[in-house]
Amino acid sequence: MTNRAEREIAELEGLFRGLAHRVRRHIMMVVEAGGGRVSAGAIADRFAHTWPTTSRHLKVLEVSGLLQTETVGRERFYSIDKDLLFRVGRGWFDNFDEPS
Amino acid sequence: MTNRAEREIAELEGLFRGLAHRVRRHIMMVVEAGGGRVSAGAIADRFAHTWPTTSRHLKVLEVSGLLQTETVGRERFYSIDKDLLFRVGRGWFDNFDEPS
DNA sequence: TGAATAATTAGCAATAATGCTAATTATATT
DNA sequence: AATATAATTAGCATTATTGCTAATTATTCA
Repeated sequence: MTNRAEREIAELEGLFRGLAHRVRRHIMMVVEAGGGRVSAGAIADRFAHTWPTTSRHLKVLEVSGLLQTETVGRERFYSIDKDLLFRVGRGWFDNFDEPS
Repeated sequence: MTNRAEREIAELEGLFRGLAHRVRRHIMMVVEAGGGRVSAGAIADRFAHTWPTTSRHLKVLEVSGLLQTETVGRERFYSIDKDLLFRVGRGWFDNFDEPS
């Protein structure tokens, strides 16, 4: 198998794992609604979970590639990798014929 | 919350749970490639897993709504619910702004 | 420097998911 | 009726995921 195909499979794997959990889908939307770049604390504030729990969900999304991070001082900002989201995530559905 | 919103959340939940596993995404593509209507046995043949394992994955996809079933004699045919797949699955990505 | 703030990491218990073998159900064939 | 075929269900062990509290790291502020 080509490296390219392997990478695509790994991307798919991470992406769908990331989106598999309700809270993580919600996090994605919180980041989107927050202007595309939101700190960990601002995200954690939106959830009833403890901060460490949200932090781990953020880590899953980061490892999956869906979120990118930038550290500024003691804050960490998360933003969405739109290329991955659309190309790999939404793109997966192109494997299926859409009835007209 | 409206019934409609609740149903949509439940649909999303099932759909992303269904697609979360590599084997189940593969099953979806086997059904698509098989002309849209494939028997449990023909699906199970494509996997190294035992038949009961594939059978359970099929059940998850059926419960999620992604696959519909029709029993004919002692065979069970699975087909894709394209409306759910595209409207709910691909449609979820519409929550995000796509950079141009 | 010392205290406060932002966030992650470590470690644990509870739950969910996966895959197997054995048993079962239901239908078809001889 | 007896056997074969198609498929699911039951039950179990293993692994993965989730959420918590406590501890830790790193940075800023007084």
